[in-house]
Amino acid sequence: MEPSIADVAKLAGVGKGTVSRVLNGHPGVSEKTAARVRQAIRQLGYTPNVQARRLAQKKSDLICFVLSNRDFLHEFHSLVLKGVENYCSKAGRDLVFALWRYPLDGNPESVVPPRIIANRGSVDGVILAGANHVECVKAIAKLGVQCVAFGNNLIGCTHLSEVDSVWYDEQPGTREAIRYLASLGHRHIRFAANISLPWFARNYRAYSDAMLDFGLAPALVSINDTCDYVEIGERAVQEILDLGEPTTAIFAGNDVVAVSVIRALSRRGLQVPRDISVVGFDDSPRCIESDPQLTSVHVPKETLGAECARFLIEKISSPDKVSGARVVPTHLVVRGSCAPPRQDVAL
Amino acid sequence: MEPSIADVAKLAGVGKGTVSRVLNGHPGVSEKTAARVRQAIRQLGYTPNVQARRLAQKKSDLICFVLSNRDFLHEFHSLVLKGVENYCSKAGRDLVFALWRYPLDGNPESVVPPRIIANRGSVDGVILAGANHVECVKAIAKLGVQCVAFGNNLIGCTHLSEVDSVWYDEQPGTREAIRYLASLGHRHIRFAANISLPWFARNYRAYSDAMLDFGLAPALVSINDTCDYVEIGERAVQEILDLGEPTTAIFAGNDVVAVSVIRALSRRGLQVPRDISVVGFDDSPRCIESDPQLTSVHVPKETLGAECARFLIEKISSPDKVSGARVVPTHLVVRGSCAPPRQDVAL
DNA sequence: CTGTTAGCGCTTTCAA
DNA sequence: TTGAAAGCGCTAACAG
Repeated sequence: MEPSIADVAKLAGVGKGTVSRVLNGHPGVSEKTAARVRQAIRQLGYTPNVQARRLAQKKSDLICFVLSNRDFLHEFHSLVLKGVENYCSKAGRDLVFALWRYPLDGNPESVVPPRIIANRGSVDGVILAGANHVECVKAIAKLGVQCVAFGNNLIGCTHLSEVDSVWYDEQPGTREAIRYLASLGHRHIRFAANISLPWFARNYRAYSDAMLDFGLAPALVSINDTCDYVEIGERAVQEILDLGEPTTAIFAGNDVVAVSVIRALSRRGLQVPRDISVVGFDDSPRCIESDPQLTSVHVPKETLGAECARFLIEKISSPDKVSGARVVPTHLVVRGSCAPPRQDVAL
Repeated sequence: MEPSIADVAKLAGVGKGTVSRVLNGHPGVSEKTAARVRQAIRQLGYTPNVQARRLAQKKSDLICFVLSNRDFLHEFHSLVLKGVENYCSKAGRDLVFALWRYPLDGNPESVVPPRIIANRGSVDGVILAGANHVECVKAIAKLGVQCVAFGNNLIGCTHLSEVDSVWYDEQPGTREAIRYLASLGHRHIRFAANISLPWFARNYRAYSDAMLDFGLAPALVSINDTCDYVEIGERAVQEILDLGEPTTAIFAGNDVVAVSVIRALSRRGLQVPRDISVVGFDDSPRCIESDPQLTSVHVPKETLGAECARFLIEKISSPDKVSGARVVPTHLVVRGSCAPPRQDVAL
């Protein structure tokens, strides 16, 4: 039988309360008794029962990471999760992991939250990652569960602080990318993605703003009828070549699209960066696995996760005190996929 | 204030015990009272308090997925995790996620288990994924925590059932791969990996057995001084070309190595599968992103996860009744990276 | 500074 | 079939 706090108290010749106090580092215990208690704890190999403590304190010290509407944890969210785990474990919280799947276009009213969230007191708070509809986030919050969402993959969100959320800011990195391409001599930089997806739409806006600032004309190719990033890349290349308009650089919506673009180009005999430059977005691990290595806008994924955790823990300890959106910057990582435009080739 | 079971009991005009009985579907409650209780539950919007139940039942219904000694959740383990999550959520268990890092070569005695495991009663059982030393798995088990390990990444394991574990069997898929290459006309198939890593060593053994069965001579190139799969692929190609021995097909230890091999070959002007065939291992998502698409031995990652969860849950409900190793088969998935060997090129 | 005691909300005998 | 009551192991308020 596991020893309980009563056994420790008896052995140390003190009351349960005192044991509890030294266990939790509460003040007001003489060093002498504390030492005696610690000795007893060691002697019995005692470990507190987590469930009992949770019941008494009415809190679980558990944080739930929910991945919504994704088939599995891709690299991006794996790294976000890592950031969350890191922060939580330092903060003495454990992490529960759950998948959630619901129709993103359907009626948010009819969406049922995962059991872990619906169960009262099961977790202290929730981090909503993956793709979520903003109304569903609100629904969770209304359930009385503290919650923070990963902002950039939110659907139907009109402004940053519509729900408590953590975002990456695509602007600085995108701007750097355009500045870099422009400095290389590029004037025909085309954005390729599917801008019906909000995150790509925001990237496009950042791209477009930066282009205008540098006196360049934004140009877009958007493949709107698929969410398969590989396909987006392939078809974008197809369209760009069919277009016949000059394009010396392609700014892809993310790295998967970028890698797919590079492959599609190479299948058509176009070499990156000699014939055309490519920059990606996310700075995922595949950037260094691709050939040439991909220049990409770095998204601080672990930081994003850590910020979600920090924000949530703040909300848990002081609800109503903190709210809104938190934003972390992006920046460009230069590798080998860009070069000055070729003068002799009319693409 | 949240309604408690007492509120429900009072409203329904019954005892707490009765409410508990209907809540848990226990027999021996008349349909009439049960209906009354359910009505009261609905009326109050009552949800049971998980922590209280856990304390009373002395179980947590929580399963912990521990990822050991990995920098983050790569695709492979993401899919294993997905399998675990799926099975657990169907079994009514929640999943806690933890990272664990310890020196794999050091003294297992000095390794401290993650807090979540050390805390008594915090979770009902543990799935140890990632790379673990078999002694550390034993140490966890000795702690009195039910635990199942992912077998293939175990270090220092002398036989399958040394600890309770779930494995994929590299034999059938590997055999299929060799048979397939042989049927294409290949006789010089070389295995490339780092066989100082146990999983690659097992792959090599399966490869070697299959080669012998088909009357072919096993040939190996092993890069033993790095665990960086990309580097292994690159240097393996280098060595193979330096070797000057005939090689018409390369069987890579895993897909990352295979993709790296393909790239290294192409940088040297060798085209896959025209000049040389390549097969990978794992059948990861990148197989269809690579060009050509990679023929690979499929490892059923989600099944692996589900089996771990099933095994663990069995162990939890009947400890000492079940033990040993469980093995799931692999099979070959043919894509575009193999072709008959070129007769005219001496590689 | 420290012991005692009353919960936390649920499950589970034990009688009835 | 059901109610009452005794825990589960811990925290926290209250006396002393």
